[in-house]
Amino acid sequence: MEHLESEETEGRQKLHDTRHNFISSIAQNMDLYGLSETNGRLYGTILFSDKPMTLDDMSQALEMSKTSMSTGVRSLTEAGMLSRVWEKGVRKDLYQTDDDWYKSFTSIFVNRWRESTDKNKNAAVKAKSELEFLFQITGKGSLREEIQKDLEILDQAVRYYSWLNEVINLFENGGIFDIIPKK
Amino acid sequence: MEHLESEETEGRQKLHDTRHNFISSIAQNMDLYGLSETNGRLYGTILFSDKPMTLDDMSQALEMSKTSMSTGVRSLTEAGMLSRVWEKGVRKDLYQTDDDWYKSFTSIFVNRWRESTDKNKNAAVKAKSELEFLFQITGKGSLREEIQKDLEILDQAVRYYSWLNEVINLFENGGIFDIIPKK
DNA sequence: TCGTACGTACAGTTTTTACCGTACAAACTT
DNA sequence: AAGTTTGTACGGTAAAAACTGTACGTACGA
Repeated sequence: MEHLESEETEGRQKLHDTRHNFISSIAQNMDLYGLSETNGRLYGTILFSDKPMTLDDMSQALEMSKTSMSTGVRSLTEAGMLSRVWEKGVRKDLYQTDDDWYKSFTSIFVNRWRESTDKNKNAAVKAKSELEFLFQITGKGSLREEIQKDLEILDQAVRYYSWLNEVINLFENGGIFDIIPKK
Repeated sequence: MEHLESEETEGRQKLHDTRHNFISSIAQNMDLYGLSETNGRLYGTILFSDKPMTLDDMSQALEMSKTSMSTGVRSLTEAGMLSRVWEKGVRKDLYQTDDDWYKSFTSIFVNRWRESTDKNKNAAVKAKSELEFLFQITGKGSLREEIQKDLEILDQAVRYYSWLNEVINLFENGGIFDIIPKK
């Protein structure tokens, strides 16, 4: 019996270690999604939790302050990686991960890229129109040529961002799954 | 004549400002590609330069130390955003941007995502095999159930990363352009 | 071969970010 | 309504990153 118990705790330790290693891996690569490694570890911890977690649970699990958990949870929630869940009789806020990775990771990807692409495209369009005006009122000369050259670059930029925008749409509306089906 | 000269410098100033604004925009969003804002500004500056730039040129343009330019240029070069170019009679190293944005940005995207996806997938596969072994030698009980549950999560992870891997391939081999043509 | 110019390694400094503890506001319990 | 409990804003601190100047190795030109 004694022996079995030790096997049990040993196995539990192994399970914990394995989890920990995997969580470390995804946490280290979470910067691709705009999340810090710590928040990645937080996400991983909640992902493997068998039940929704409170801030105190997280604080204990990661041995970090509750304040940090609070801000981390906010980031993850805003990114759409986490959602708050209700349980009657429980006063504390409970959080859990969405178990559809396609949805979670696609949405965070789309949000980030959409925002930056829009900004850049707008900046390019604005710059272009400014230079087009400047081009009009500039007499022949080296300046005029420089403007011309900048306009070509900006034109390319706008086209690139338009393309990128469509790529993002493909992910947002799920069209990507027609091309590369979920596994 | 005096008047025309002032118009010329005024126009040049306007051109400079417009450039600067656009460069700021793309620099601020360069973190999506794993580059710092400063390096983004560096990229933008070289992009709009009419000729290849030396480290001293960059240092002067950004009012930053040559050392920083050196490290920045290295990052950008490694990322495939910049290439060194030769010019006879010029001792200094010359750098210029590749003018194909599709190529530049796709390659940097692919490299980053490929690396992290591989790592995560390997970590998931490793964890899975460890837990499968653990599952074998574990008698019925709560631990066994937990392992089971983790295995399901890992299974989903592996499938997700496989899918993501194919998505990355789509960008790497240019298949994406069949679906969403360049503009 | 010597001298000069270029790029970068390295160490020190500044700036930014991450994290924590305290304190307080909101919400729940009794 | 008073007393708890919970989450977060805020200010301070520790850790990390960005940036700089110096100093040195390397390569080119005389």
